[in-house]
Amino acid sequence: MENRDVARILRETAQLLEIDGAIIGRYRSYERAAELIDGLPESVASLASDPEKLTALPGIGDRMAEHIQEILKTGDYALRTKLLKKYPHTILDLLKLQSLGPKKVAVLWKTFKAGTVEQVEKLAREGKLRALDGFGEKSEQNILKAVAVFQKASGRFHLDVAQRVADEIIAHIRTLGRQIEDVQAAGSLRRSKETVGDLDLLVTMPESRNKPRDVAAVSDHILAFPAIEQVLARGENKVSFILSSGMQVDVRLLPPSEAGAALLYFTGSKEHNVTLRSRALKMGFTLNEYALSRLKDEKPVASRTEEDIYRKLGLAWIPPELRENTGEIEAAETGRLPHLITVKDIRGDLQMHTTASDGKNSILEMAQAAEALGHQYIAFTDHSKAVTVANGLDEKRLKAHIQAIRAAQKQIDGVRLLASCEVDILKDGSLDMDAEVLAELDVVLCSIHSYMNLDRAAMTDRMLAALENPYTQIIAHPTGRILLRREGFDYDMELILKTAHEHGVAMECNSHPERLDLRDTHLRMAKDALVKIVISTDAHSTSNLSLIEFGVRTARRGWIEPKDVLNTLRCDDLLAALRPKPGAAGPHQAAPARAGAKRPAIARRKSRQ
DNA sequence: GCCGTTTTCGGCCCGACTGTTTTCAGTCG
Repeated sequence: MENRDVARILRETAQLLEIDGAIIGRYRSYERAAELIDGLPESVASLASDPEKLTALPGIGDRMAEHIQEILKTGDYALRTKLLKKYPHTILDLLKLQSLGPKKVAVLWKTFKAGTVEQVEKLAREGKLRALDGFGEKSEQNILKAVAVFQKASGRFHLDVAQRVADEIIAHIRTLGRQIEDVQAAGSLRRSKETVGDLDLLVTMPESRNKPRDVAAVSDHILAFPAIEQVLARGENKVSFILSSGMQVDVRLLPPSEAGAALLYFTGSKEHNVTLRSRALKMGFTLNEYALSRLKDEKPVASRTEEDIYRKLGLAWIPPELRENTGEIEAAETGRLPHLITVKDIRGDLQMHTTASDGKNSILEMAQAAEALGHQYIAFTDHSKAVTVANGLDEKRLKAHIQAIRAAQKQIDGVRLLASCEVDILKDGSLDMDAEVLAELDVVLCSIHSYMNLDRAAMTDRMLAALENPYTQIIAHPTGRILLRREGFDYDMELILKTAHEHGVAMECNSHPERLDLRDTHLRMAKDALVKIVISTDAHSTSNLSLIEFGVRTARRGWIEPKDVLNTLRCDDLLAALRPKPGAAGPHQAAPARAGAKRPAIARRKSRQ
């Protein structure tokens, strides 16, 4: 059972408890446990083998540890099952509707036995809600609008989409010129989460202009942004609206003296903030979105910059990508924060496609575009024959493609062109290319594009077989997930990473915003397992080459440093650092073997959990 | 249900905004 499944069961229990009227602390502890497990770099199942490891986690006591054990053992949790006899599972959807929370949902259930979005929509349409305590005509309208949003959007957006929309709104706000001092994105976008639910933008207004009429003028201008479909709120400090895409945007207006406290607060994560605030309390301070202040006389001690506030709390400034309350505060306290990788550290791109398979541009066009981006080397990784829909290359066509790459090199100086192939990992774990051709390649990249629903044991064995093949150097998009559409493969990640390290195989962090694979938590596991990372774009056109930004941002969330990443090296150093080919001397030298050969049946025990 | 430089009981981050109210509860982030 994956961490996210355990977290989901705990979170649903928390929501049901809240609807059921449990006291605040009880459901909070379930919520906190769920958040903690969601962000855990290692698998909760492996931790649970030792009960003391579970209770050592902050917020997990003896009782919660027992509940977690129960969930891992039975796949469910008795309290949740009991509550679901009382309330339908669909009642949890109601909590997703804007303006409805647990209290009102409980009233709807008590009064009308309404437990689905459709039932509540009908009641609102018939005007039956306005008679209830705490509801009115406006509530009915808001609920109907929220239902429309619910039906339209899944509620989350890819990172690149969110970034593009944020850039457009920021550019719109900047046309105010000197009426504003600064505008920037906070929230999960600033933390570079893989998907973004809504946008948080902070507008700093010059101190002298921070008057009611100026606020009104700035708000008017912001609300004139063309794609706005509905205004949700308009107050002195913020405006909120929904775009026609369904994306919600919150814009805060604030003076420069509060900019740091606001940025810290609205960047989150919530868990990071809560931990900072309790730290502040222990140190005799209180922290809110305006300032860090002394408890005894409420005198502000820091508010203008994030650095000031972290410093007063005895901490180094923490990069937004790390702010998930997964050890970053302890690291900031003891000077052990990682020196995170940046786009500038990347010297080459090791996955892209050309017109030879399913890419849009030629070898030369891709090379010129990569050179313009400042890359020192790139690898061409067109598909192999198993991926027929992508016009994958067979042995003969790949040989010709290698020759074409060598020929193109003669026409371009600034970037080194590496011959590679995205070799398919077949159902049994063997590679979709003859060893003779694999031996000719500069780099061998392997990935899965078929039979994605094998069970955990079969998928683990398949990936282990691919790792044990002596030609495999890099595993591309290792979990195969497609964000907002398809879950990743089910396999034993810990065993895979351990085996990858043993064989000197690197794992890709695929930069495509629909993949971001490996994901943040897996990258951190890989780093801990001493597995090297490659950050590539999987570009299918010249314009895709700039997507590297999103891979780097994801790697930063995984605590990845330049030294962890192979394509921060110069080309010759990179080639030397890859797993040595069969026959070559090196630390990971493997016995010559046929590429398609089945690996000996060893070391696969833990895969069947 | 968790946890302790304020505590083994009694709190649980904290403030803005909205809507339905005449002073506040619920929602949201």
